[in-house]
Amino acid sequence: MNHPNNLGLELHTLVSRLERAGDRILQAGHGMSYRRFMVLVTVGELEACTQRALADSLAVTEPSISRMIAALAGTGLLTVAPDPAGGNRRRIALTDAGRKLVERAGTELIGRLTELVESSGVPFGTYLAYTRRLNAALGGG
Amino acid sequence: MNHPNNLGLELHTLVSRLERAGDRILQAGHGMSYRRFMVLVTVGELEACTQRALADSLAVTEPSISRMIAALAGTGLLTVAPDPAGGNRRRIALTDAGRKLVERAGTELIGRLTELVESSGVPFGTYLAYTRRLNAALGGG
DNA sequence: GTTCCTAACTTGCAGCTCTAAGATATCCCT
DNA sequence: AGGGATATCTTAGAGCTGCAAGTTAGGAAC
Repeated sequence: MNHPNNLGLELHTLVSRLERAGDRILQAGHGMSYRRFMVLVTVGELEACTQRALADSLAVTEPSISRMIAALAGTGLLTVAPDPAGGNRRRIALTDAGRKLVERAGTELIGRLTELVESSGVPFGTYLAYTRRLNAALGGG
Repeated sequence: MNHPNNLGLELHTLVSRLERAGDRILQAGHGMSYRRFMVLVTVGELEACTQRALADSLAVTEPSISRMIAALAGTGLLTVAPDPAGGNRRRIALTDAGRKLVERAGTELIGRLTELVESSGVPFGTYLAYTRRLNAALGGG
């Protein structure tokens, strides 16, 4: 379970554990996968956005977002419409139900994670800042 | 691209970027995916192990390892044999070719990652230690 | 107004993951 | 021996991802 000096492996392991834990909470409480919920959260942060903007913000590809939006479109949590600004774009936005879900489940998830981190003795703010800086260094401004 | 307070999302983004970068390096240089290479690395760390031990060490499930081993079995990089200790087990070990690959590509990958981290101003040792501690807190001793 | 270009979106294919359920091999107990 | 219990490995089905290639809508150049 110990991977000497292998930060990449340590990080991957950590993230898959976090996502599995998040998945269990969301599936049990709201019948939704962690990844789909993250899409909702990001739509909420960006207010009204295109799929392209979503893909950039989540650091996934356009095809991936395209499929996620297709899967989420029928749930009543977000709306998809041609962008009034023109072009071959969809305008994605949360419905009221979506906003409520994001707020409720989002604060719960973040709360639990923050708690876990603090209880492990790792300073949350520092770790978050480091992670952000690494992300930026990897081309993700 | 900024997810306020959402450490989970930042971490996922960071990891997927790291793995995509690693994938490109390994695909170009050795025709191998990042995930498969991580299996090889872990087999190397564990010396001679069962699939179960591999799954634990990589924090993935048995079926996942089962398929990876099946895919890697024909490459000549590792050997699969019934465990002499008995039981329904396979004994997995690196071949000489596998050991060489792990050593060459492994040091290259770790070197590049370390460089990237240091150049971003994040202290490698501290970040690795924090990540390990979080991993342990999530049940992964 | 036709042609080309660009940006966003979609489809096809393959890799890796999970959960759930089935198969296999050994040990223990009677 | 014969009959569980237990641990490991495998198979089946579905979700998310990426890359490559195809489609669609608008703008620019001539």
